Amino acid sequence: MAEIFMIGDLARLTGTKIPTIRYYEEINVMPRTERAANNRRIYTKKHLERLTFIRHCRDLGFSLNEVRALLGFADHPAQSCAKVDNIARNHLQDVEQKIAALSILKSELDRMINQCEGGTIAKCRIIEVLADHSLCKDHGNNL
Amino acid sequence: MAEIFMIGDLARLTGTKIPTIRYYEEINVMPRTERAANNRRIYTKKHLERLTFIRHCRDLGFSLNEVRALLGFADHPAQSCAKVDNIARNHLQDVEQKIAALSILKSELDRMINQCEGGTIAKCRIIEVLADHSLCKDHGNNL
DNA sequence: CCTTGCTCCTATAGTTACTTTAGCATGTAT
DNA sequence: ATACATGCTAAAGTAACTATAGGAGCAAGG
Repeated sequence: MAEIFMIGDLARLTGTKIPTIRYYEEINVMPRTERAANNRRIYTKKHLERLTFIRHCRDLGFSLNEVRALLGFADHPAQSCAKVDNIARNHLQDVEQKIAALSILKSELDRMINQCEGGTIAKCRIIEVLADHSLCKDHGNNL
Repeated sequence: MAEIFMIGDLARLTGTKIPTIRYYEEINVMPRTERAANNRRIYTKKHLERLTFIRHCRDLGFSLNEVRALLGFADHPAQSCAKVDNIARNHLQDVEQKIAALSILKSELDRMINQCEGGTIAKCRIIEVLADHSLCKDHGNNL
């Protein structure tokens, strides 16, 4: 087999733009590869898998630094799982907060659209909702 | 009353860094304010509300351009609803998409975390899950 | 044989939404 | 009087790309 891929193949197969792949190489998230006689990058299935991993992490909202950490864990499987778990848990909390806030916003938007029938937006609740800091994290505000 | 705030007060009350507030002024998302004799910015409750609004929008994942649009609603409350109904609907769609994406993300994170039960990374399913491209969007991969 | 078109290359600049740093002025407390 | 906190401006740095400029290699069509 020893299937090989050009950069365009990887781009297509992972839904990544070509300059992004080159960028990942530059910042050492993807390794430097062998080059063909014409100087083009040559990739293997290993590279395809690594890029898939990276993109999946990015889609899930992990930062490239977190991805670097996760890639490091993957390379040293004897380590404790706790760190990986921690990254994931922190991230989950963040996501849950955002879902909760967006759900409230959605119902307000729904209501606003239904209420706004020929009037002015002076009575629209959206501005109020978005300005309502009871939905926000507490910043120690004790006015 | 006529409560006034210095930039540091606004920062504390909204959880925004001071340079960020000045940045918002520079890009005209926050207005230029009056200055005290010593050249310091003077804010009122109006400004506090506007900044709270902006930060809430940002927390919810709206871009600054979208925030500008939403502020447009707030700044012209006498406008006809018909003129902005479309924008509102787009925002709703946007919010619905974000909720959907985040919900998928949440269930994946849940699953990842539940499959990790201490021990070493060798058995940690988080890494496996992240590498599993069957969970990814299809990019037309027909290998 | 030459041109068109596709994919690739490097290098550089632009984007968004901030954050950090440098250097200095002013206001408050001891 | 002297720390120390708070504010000012201007400029550079950060993350994670995205876009643009300019050029090379190679296959197929006229």
